[in-house]
Amino acid sequence: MTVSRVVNGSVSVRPATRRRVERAMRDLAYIPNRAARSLVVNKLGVLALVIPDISNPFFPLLARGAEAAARAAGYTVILGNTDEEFDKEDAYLRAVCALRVDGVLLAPSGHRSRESLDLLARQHIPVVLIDRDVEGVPRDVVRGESRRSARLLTDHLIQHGHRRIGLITGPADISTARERERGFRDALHDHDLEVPPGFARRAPYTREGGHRAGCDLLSSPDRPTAVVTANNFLGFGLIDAARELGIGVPEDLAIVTFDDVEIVTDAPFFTCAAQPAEAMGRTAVERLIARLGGDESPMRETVLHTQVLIRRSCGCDGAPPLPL
Amino acid sequence: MTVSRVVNGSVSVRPATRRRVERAMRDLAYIPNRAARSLVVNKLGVLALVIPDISNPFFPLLARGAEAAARAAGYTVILGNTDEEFDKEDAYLRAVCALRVDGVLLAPSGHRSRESLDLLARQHIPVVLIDRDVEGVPRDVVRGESRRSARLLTDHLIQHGHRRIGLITGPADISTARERERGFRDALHDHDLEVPPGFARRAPYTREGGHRAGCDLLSSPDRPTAVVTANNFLGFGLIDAARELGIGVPEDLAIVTFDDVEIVTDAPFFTCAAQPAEAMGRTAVERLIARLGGDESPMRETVLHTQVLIRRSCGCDGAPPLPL
DNA sequence: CTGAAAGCGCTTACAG
DNA sequence: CTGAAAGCGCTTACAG
Repeated sequence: MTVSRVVNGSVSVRPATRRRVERAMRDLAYIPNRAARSLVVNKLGVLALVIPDISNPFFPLLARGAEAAARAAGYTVILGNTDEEFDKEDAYLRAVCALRVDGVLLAPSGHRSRESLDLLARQHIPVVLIDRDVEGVPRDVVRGESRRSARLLTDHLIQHGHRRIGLITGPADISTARERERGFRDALHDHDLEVPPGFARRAPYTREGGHRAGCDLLSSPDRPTAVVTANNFLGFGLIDAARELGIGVPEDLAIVTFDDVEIVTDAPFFTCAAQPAEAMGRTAVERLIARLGGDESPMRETVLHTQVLIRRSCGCDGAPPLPL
Repeated sequence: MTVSRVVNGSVSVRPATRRRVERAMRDLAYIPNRAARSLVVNKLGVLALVIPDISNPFFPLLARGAEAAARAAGYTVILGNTDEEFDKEDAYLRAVCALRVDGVLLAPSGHRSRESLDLLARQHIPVVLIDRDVEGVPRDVVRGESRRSARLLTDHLIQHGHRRIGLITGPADISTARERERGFRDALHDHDLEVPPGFARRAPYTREGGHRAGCDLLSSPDRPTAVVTANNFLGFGLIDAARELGIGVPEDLAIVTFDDVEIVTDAPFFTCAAQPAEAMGRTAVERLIARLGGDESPMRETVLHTQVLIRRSCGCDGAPPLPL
């Protein structure tokens, strides 16, 4: 029909005809079928965003940024939650492949996510990694500054006079967990400090994970006087452990952590590295859309500046000394 | 092709042929195009979930429940965030209509959402309302117990001895805001208490909204000794206001609120009505899927039990008296 | 058991 | 400026 022409505003259509068509469309409440359209133009106008934990406020914030940018460019965002499980990641990715989405933003759940990248590559669907990197092939990735921030946070504890500093980081197959551990070790190394045996621990990025690791870390008589945790849930889990063991924070134990997600708290407590979640989402969408537009420049790693926020969990009180 | 037959497992295919087809599919990493399929079977396998505020942890929790139930039934969930703006709701809904999703779960942004329901009805897309109701036409809706919970929370403050009790609820065109106000008034009425002028206030469901309304409420010399807030952000905003004015919580001001979202806090503080967010998402998806399966029973309102959690913001200390 | 035809709702050249 | 034809990737009867 010539309907298509008026819908897409292409070529010229006689005003009278256009009016007739528009009237009919209105009367029928006609909305063109995008799936059918996609079959011929090979574009759906949909981007998929795959995140590992929707109950971690960091990711919804990221999603909000992504969605705003996508909407501005005329795309709709499909959100998928993997619960840090590769099988769910895989299932979701297969579904969006079947839908022929235009591109995907992926925060990989772990080392098996390399398979996800292969899957997407075989379907020729562009992907940009977000928050977490997958080593191996070069990829477009938009992430926060993990290593440097971890070093700054650890350094801040050292400035406070701490010498026995512990670490709770995430699973080894998640890049942020590795990078944050590196930053931690960088800082100790700068000051010729050692990591006593058992002081660097790994746990799932959950409150329960932080609680378990925290109990292990704190129940030794030679326990650390300060701990760096690699994400917000780990930090809260550590506090839970400290409370159970009657260890006061920050008096008896200083804590610094990652991600500022205390939107729903009466008084934010954590000294932390606040990654710009919304900007990460926005930036990643922009990268993806550039690829969709035919950008063939080399794969690009975009590292967003991460601010260190000094609050109370490190032992600072009110005005920060900010030796950073 | 006979490929379709092996993909869909229909009719019998000679094992040898089946094997050949499967082999070819594997070699080509073939994934059938669902959009094309949907054109003929009139099913996409996608459900849309439209929420008003992704940065409010209540909704991601709800989304997680919805997604789990949808996945179990073989559906993929598309998530859309409206920021409480009808225009974004409308844009998103039009996009999912164009995609021909099978059904939608909608937490309406306000009174204009009636137009959304009309839109969906004209496209013959089943919808179930979630968390918030839209009065007028009967609808499938899955929501929490607002009125009764608000009454219980208010009653609890009265048990504490409070007589001058204020309210900060949400916008009048959101059903939860109205219902919570009703519950609040129910409780006062039960005890022959009055609502002094200016004691019942409305504000957007944001921390800033709670802050503003809180300042208004607390700056009078005759200020309330206790306040009920209708959502978590309002509660935190009120605390912000109290802190600025040097009013101690709960010593000088008791607060009770809605939604238990303090996953990321060192020590949950709010006495609150904890709506079962995940169960709401799950239940709503089940309702929607029943409709998709041809369920033509009368429209149904499902009200999920909401638990009142006694904590510290009301003035209780440790073990709750629980006169509820 | 398996192939050829028709059609789902669109768009893209191609004629008129 | 506008209609008729062909085709996007699938599935559904219909023949063989």
